[in-house]
Amino acid sequence: MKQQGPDNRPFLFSVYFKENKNMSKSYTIEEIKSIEIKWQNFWAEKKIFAADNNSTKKKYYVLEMYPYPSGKLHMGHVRNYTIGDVIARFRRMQGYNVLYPMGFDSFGLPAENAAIKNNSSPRDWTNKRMDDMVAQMKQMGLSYDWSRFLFSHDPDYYKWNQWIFIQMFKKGLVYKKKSLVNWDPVDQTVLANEQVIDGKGWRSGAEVEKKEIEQWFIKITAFVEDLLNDLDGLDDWPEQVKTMQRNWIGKSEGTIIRFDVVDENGNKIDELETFTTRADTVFGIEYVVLAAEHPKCKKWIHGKAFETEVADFIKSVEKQSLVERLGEGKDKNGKFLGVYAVNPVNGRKVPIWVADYVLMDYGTGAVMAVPAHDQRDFLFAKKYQLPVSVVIKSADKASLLADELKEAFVEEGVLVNSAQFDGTNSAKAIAAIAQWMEEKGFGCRTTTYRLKDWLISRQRYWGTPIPIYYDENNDPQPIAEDQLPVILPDDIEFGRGNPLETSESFKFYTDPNTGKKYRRETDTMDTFFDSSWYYMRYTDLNTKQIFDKDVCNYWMPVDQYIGGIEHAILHLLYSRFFTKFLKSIGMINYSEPFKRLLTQGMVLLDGEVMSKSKGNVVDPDEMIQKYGTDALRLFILFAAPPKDQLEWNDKAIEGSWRFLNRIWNFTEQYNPDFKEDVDLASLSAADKDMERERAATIKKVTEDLISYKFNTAISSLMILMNNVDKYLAGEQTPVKGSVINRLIRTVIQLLSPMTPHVCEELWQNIGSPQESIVHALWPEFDEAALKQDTVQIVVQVNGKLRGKFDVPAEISEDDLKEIVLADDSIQKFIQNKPIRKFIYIKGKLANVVV
RNA sequence: GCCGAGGUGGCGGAAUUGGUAGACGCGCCGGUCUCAAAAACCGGUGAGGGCAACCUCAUGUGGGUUCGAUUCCCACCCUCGGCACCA
Repeated sequence: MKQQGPDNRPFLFSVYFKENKNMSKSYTIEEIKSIEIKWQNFWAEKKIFAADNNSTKKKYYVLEMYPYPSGKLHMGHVRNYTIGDVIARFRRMQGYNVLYPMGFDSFGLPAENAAIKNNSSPRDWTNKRMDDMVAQMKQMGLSYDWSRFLFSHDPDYYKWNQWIFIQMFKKGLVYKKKSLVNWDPVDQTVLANEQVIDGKGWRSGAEVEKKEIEQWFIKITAFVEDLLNDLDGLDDWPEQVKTMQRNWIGKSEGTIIRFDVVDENGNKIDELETFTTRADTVFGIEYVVLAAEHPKCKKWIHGKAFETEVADFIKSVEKQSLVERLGEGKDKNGKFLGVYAVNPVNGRKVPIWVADYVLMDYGTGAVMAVPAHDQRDFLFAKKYQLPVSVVIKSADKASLLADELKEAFVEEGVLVNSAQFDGTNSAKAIAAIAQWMEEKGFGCRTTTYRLKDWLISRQRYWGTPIPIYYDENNDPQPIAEDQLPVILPDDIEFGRGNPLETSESFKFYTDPNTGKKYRRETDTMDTFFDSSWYYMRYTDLNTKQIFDKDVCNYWMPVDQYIGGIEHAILHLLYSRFFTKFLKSIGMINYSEPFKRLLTQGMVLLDGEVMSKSKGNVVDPDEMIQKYGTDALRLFILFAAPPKDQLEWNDKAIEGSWRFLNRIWNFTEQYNPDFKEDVDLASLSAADKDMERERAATIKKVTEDLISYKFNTAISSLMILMNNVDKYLAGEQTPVKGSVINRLIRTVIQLLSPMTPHVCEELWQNIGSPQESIVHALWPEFDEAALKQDTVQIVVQVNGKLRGKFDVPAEISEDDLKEIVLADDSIQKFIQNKPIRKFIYIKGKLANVVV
C-alpha cells in the first residue's frame, strides 16, 4: 500500500520500494532472452540507429574491420564488436550523429576452395555464411545502421573496385610486368610480398616458390614518402602499428657507387652500380658481389670457360625457396665471375662475384664488399680466401690488424687508410665521402625502400575481375567506364587452371561501338583491394557514383577504427595508399583514413590463442544462450582493457551475470512514481555523500569511456552500487528515496552503452520521457557537487603510513600540524626526535620528517 | 641483431604531472537460507609475526635521486609482438 507523505510525496521504505522486498531474485535466462529480442526488434522497427547524411550535428564515425564471412562469430569478433558498439552508443548519447555500419569482406579463397570441394557455388556458400553471421550480430544487439550493409561480392560494390582500378591505370599507377613473383603451389596463385610470411603463403602455409610470370602491379611506391611521413601525424595510432609500418616501408638513405667493369687485362667492358649505407668504408672494398638474379651475371660469363659451372650455380640459387634461402646463419656461397670492378676512390681492381647472400630486390642487387667492416662480407671473404683490409678503427684504440680479426668491426669509428679522410669519424665521413663522390662523379646519394609495388592479380575465381581487355597489339586497355561492372561469370569450371579462362561468356570482350571482339584479362584482384576503401562506401550507398563527395568528406575520416593487430601492415597500409590516391585525383579532401586506431588484444583460453585447430574455442553462441548477450558483453569489457589480451574465464562471467541481476532487482523493486527532485536543503551528510558519489561516478565513467577504460568504468559502477547498499542500510527517509531515484536513473544510463538490453528494459520500466534510452542525453554533473566538506588526510612519519585523520577540507597546514602532532599514535613514532620538516599535500597527505 | 610493448596477490586486473600498493571482479574460507544441495545474500581473504592494538616485508633483479618510488634515472634479467643475409 502506498502512503502519502507531506506535499503528497510517498515516503518510507515500503513506498519508495515496492512491497516485494525479495532483493535476491535471479532472473531466468528466458526472461533475459525475451527482453533482448523485444528491444532488438524495437530498435530495428524505430530505425533508432540510422545515421543521418544531412545532419548539422557533429559527426562521429565508428568502424570495426569488416569480417570475412567464415560462418560463425568467434570470441575475437565478439570482443571487437562489443568495443565498437559501446563507443557508438556512448557517442550517440553524447549527442553526436553517429555512423556505425557493418559489412562483409566476402570475396576470397575459402569460399572458392569450399565450392570446389563440395561442387557448389562460392556465391551460395558465402551468402549462407553472411546470413548466419548477421543473425549472430543482431543477437548481440549491435547498434549497426543495417541500411548501409555492404559486401564485396555485390556487383554494385565491386563495380567501384574496377572503377578505381581504371583511375589508377589512367594515372599510370597500375602496370603489368613480367617479374619474379611469389607463387603459392597449394592455392595455385601468386601472392603479394606482404602475403608471404617466413617464406610461406599466408593462407595455405605452403612454401612459396619464385616464378617469372607477367602480373599486374599497383605502384604503391609512388606514395612511399607520404605513407612514411604521415605516420608521424597519427597521434592516436598505437606506436606498435606505426613502427611495423615504418619497418615494412624500410627507408634507408645511402649512396650508389658506379664502378667501371674491366676484364683481366684492364680493358673496360661494362659498368655496375652498388648501393651502400656505409660510404665511410669505401676505401676497404675488396670485392663486389651480385645477386644470382642480376642480369649482368649471365652477360659477363658468356663464352667463358667456366660459364656452365657458374650458370649452374646461379640456377641452383634461383631454384631455392625463400625458406631455404633466408634461413638464419646460412652458409654463404658464391662464384667468381671472371671480371673486375675498379674502385673509383682509389683505382683498385677488385674481383666481381655472384653470391647467394645478395638480394636482387633491394638496392641495386649488387653490393660493394668490405670484409673488415661487414660481418657477411667477412664470412664470405674468409671462406673464399679473399683479402681483408681495415679502414675504420675504434676511436680510443690503436688500429685493428686485419689478420687478427675474428669478426667484422661493424661499429662506427675513425677512418684509417682512407686517404684524405683519415681521422674523420664515421658519421661525418659517410656524409663527406658521399658528397665528395658525387662531386667527382663516382656515385650519387640515394634513398631506397624495402616496400615494393603491390602485386594485385590473382589466378583465382572468387574476386573482382580486372577490367581490362587486350587490343590488336596485345596492349592492355581499360574497359569503358559505362560498361562497368565487369560481371563475374557463373559458367566457369574449376580445376583447369585460371577459372575465368574457362568461361565462354567471359573470355571475350565485344567493343560496344565497333562490335569487335577482344581477349579479356582473366585474372581477378587481390581481395585486399576490396577492403582498401569500403569504409568510404558506407558513407553513401545509394548514389550512382562511388560515393557522394560531400557526404564522404562529412563522415570521413573514420573517428575510431577497431580491429586486430594482424592487419597492422597489409590492410592499413593499402587503405592509407588508397586514401592518398583518391585525394590526388580530387575525390576526397583528407589524406589519412583512420584518425584513431584501436587494436584489440586476442582472446585466450588457458594462455593460448583460441583456434579451431587447437580445439580450445569458447563458442560465444553458447555463452549467449547461457548468460545472455549483456552478461557476455559486460564480462568481455570488464575482464581486461581493450588493448590487452583477454583470458577467458568461465567463472568470471558469472560475476557479470550477478551484477546485472543486482541492478535489475534493485530497479524492479523501486517505485517509479517517486519524485526525482532532490531538495538540497534537506540533505543529511549521508545524503550529500551519496549525491557526491553519484556525480563522481558520472565523471569517472565518462572519462573512462572516452579513453576506452571500460574495465574501470564498470568497476566504478560496481563500487557505487556497493555504497548504495550501505546508504540504504540505515534509517529510511523520503529524501533517501529521492536521492536513490536520481541515482538509479544515472546508473542505468551510464551502464546502457555496455549492457543495452537490460538497461533499455529498466529505463522503460521506471518510466521515461524518451522513446528509447538511446535518445536520453548522457548524464551531466555539477563540479561543485564533487566538493567534500571533510577529507581524510593520510599521515606519514618518515614516509611510512602511521595514521589517518578526518579534517575539514580547507584546513590550514598549521592547524593540521597541530592536530597531527598532538595525536598519540603519531607521537609514538616521533618520540622525542626533533621535527626536521612537515610536508602537506593539500587534501591528501602529510609527512612528518624527523 | 634492430624496433616496439610489457613484468604488481592463487587468477583477470587497479593505482603513475612521485603521495594510503593490491580498487573492482573471479577463486578460496566462514556464515545466513535449506531436510540437503544449487542459486542468492552477508562477512573475511598479499606474506610473515603478535592474545591484541599493531609491527615488519612486499610491485622482475641490483643500484641511484627523494621526506616519500609500482611511477623518475642508470645497469641488467625475463616474456610477448614485429622486422631481419636489407648491404
